[in-house]
Amino acid sequence: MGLTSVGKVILGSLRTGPRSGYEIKQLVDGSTRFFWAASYGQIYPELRRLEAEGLIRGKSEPRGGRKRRVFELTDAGRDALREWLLDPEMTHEVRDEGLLKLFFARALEPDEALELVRRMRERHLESLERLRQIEAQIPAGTNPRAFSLLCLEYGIGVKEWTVQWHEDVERRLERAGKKEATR
Amino acid sequence: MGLTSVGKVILGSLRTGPRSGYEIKQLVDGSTRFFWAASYGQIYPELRRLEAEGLIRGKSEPRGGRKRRVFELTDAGRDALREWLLDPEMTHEVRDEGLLKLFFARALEPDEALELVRRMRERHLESLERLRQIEAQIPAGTNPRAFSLLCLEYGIGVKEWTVQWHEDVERRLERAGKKEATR
DNA sequence: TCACCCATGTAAGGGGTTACATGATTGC
DNA sequence: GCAATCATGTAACCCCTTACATGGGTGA
Repeated sequence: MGLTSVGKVILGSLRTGPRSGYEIKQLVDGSTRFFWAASYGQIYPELRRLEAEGLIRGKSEPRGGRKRRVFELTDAGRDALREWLLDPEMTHEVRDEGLLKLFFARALEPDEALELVRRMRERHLESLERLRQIEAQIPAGTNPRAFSLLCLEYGIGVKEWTVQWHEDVERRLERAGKKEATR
Repeated sequence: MGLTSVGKVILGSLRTGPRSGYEIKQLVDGSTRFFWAASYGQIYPELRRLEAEGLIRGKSEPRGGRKRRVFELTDAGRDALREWLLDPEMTHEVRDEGLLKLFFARALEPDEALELVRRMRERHLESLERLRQIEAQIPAGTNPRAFSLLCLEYGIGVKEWTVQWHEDVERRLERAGKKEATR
């Protein structure tokens, strides 16, 4: 009875209280999205499956006249969440098109390759800034040792390292290009 | 006429000369796999599609009595490769189950969370070691400024940073655990 | 009144892995 | 003779995004 990819983030999101599919989506978009995304097309069908399996329980809870269905963990759901968290298996997949382009960059002119690295750095910088924005919006009084903050700290750290690496590569490529030009 | 995900790595792999599907798979597994994987189930059908589109050309080239079909870039294929490389668009997706578990680690006991971080560090260390092995097997005389080496250097650098970060978190969690115990 | 947000869903289609199937060759 | 490697492919199945569809509520 292994959890699906979305199942994991749904059970985790419900750990701290009942939520609607819409709220789960928002929560994910504001936090785990950088390393674990989820779309409505996954969330709503999965909520039904999880309810059918008895891991969550849904109830109608309209908000201001608006229809709304929230879900909460059952005991079985809490067990399944724990079981997953304790399972030593963990996938780690990356799809980085910038790096793939860099890998084949010999097919480019030196200045085009440099431009590619600049664009890569820009993208990383943008996502670093998004992370810093999230960091800036942490409400005062949040436990500074919270694991969610740890994940954010990690994301910011890797991105900072990455941006610096790209700056370094840019400088190297610029130097190499100048040497070429004055030869 | 956008390239598919596998199409990109196939065209890139054929840039330096004709190769069979089998060889492309091996090449990918020994290099871009860490940020851009490809399976036989993608490669062989895509080779046919790319040939039908006129981007590559296949010819029979048996090796030692063994049937074998190699493919090479056509002029159109070379153009398509360049066009893709110059296109500023680049996807970047990550799926990191370790981080997701860490995000929800409040559902664990402190020692269980620490154990999780240790396992995460181990996984990163393993992949760092695979990268270093690849680095050690670079034939002498390889251009030290090759872009493929740059990608490898990047991978090693990020992984080193990541392993250190995990060690740091382990120390912090250990200290927090001891404080708890002596209270 | 109009735009925006809350809220829930489905369908189509592409992306990707895994397992299976087949068979020849090479080296021990 | 046997295992490993070379070599090519298909089918089933899951994963995931995107676009579409629907409708009510809220605030300017």
